Amino acid sequence: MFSLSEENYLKSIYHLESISGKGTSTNAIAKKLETKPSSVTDMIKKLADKQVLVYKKYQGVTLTNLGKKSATAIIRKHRLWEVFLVNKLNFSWDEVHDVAEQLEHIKSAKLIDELDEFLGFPKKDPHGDPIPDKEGNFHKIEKRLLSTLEENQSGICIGVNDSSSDFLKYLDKYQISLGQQLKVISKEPFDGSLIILVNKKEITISHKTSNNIYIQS
Amino acid sequence: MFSLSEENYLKSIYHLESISGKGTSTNAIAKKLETKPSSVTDMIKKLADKQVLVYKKYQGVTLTNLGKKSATAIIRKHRLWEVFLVNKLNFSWDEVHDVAEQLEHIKSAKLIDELDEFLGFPKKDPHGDPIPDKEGNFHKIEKRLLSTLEENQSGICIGVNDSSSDFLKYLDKYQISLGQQLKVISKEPFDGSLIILVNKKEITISHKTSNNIYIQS
DNA sequence: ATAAATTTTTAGCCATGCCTAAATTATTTT
DNA sequence: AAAATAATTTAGGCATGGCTAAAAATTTAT
Repeated sequence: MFSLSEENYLKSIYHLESISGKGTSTNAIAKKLETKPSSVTDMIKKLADKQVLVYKKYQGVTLTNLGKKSATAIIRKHRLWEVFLVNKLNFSWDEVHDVAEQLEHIKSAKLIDELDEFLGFPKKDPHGDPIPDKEGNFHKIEKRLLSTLEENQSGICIGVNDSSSDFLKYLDKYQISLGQQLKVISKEPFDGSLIILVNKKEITISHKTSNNIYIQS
Repeated sequence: MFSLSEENYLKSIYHLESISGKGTSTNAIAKKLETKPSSVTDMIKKLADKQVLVYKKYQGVTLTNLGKKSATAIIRKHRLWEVFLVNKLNFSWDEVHDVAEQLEHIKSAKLIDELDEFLGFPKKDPHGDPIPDKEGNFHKIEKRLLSTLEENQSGICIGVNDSSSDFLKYLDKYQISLGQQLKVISKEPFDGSLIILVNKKEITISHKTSNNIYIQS
C-alpha cells in the first residue's frame, strides 16, 4: 500500500518516463511535483526500497514493472473519476482535474471496478486520454498535433496536451471540444498561427495553441 | 480548511456530543478514535485554536457553532457517498462504511452538491440516518429500539445503531433491511430474546440484536 | 585536462500527528 | 479530610515528508 505522496511520485515519474522514453532525473521529478530535488532524493530511496523503481546514485530512476502497474492503476482511477464528474455530475473538462487528483487516492478495488461498469467501461477520459483497464493495459491513441496539419487539411480534436483550467476555458470559448472537427484554412509562415474552421466559424489561433491540441486525421 | 485527522476528530466529537448531550471528555474521544488520551489533548488544543471547540483543561470540550457546522458538513458527505455506493454502485449496506470514510474527506463544494442532485436529494442514508442539507440542517428521525416493542406490536426497520459489517451481514441473512416490517410474536422475560415475524418467517433474535435495530411504529 | 557550471546528495532542521512514561489534577472511597 | 483511584496533561521521542545550506559527483566548456 502506498501513501498519498508515494502515489503522486509514482504518477509523475510514470508520466515523465513515458514522454522521454528514458530514465528520469531527480530534477525533472522535482520540477513536475513542485518540490525540491533533495526531497525527491529522499522519496526515491523509499520507493526503491519498495521495489517500484530502480535507483542508482546520480543516475536518476527507472520504474520497475511493479512500479508501472502501480502507476497505471492510479491513472486508471484518475481518468475514471474524470469521466464520472463530466458525464454524471455536470463538471466541465476544466473543472475536473483538482477533484480527480483527490479521488484517485481512494483505496477500494470494488469501488473502481463498479464505477467502471457504472460508466459503461469508457475508453477515454474527457481530455481524450485512454483509460487503462484492470490489468493496466491501454492502447495509445493515434494522435498528432493540430500544428502539424497543412492548409486545407482537417482532423477531429481528440485531446489536449496542456490541460490547465485556463487553456480549457479558452478552448470552450471557441467551441473546441473533444470530437469537434477542425479544418485549417490557412497557415501563417511568420509565426505559425492558424486560421481554422470550427463549427462553420473561422477563428485565428496561435502556434502555442495549435501545438497543444491533439487531433486524429 | 481541516486536515484529515482534524476532520475525524470533529466527526467523533460531534457524535459523542449528540449522544450524551453534554461536553465530551478526553478519554471518550480517545476511545472512539482508538488513540491515546495524550494524543487527544494535543489535537484538542489545535482545534480550540481553530475556534471549532471550547476547551478548558481537565474539563473536556464542547463544539462551537462553527465546529458543529463543520462536523455536519462531513457527515453530509459521508452519508451522500453511502447512498451513491449502495444505489449506484451495487454496494451492500455492510460494505459502504470504510469507503465512505475515505470519500468524506474529498474537498469540493461543487462535487457534493452535484452528487446530492444526482442522487435525487436523498433524505436518509442506507442505514436510515438522516442526511444534513447544505446548511447542515436535518430532522431527527422518530425512532425507537425494536427491543422496546411489546408482544403483537410491529414496526418498520428504519436504521441500526451498530453498523459494523458483521452485524449488517447478520441482518441480511435474516432479510432484515431498511423498510422491512417486523412484528414481535413473543418476548422471553428471562433474557429479553424475541421471536419476530420477518417476511412471513418466524425468527428468534437476542436482546443484543433487538437493542441495535431502530424501528418506526 | 582542467576549470566552471550543473546536478545530485547529505546533513541537519521543522511541522504534523502519533506514542510512552511521568507528573498533575480531579474524583471517589474510606 | 485524607488516601486511593481515575482522568488528564506534560515532556520528550518517533516517523513521514517536507525544507535549506553545504558537500560531492557529474557534465560542459575552455
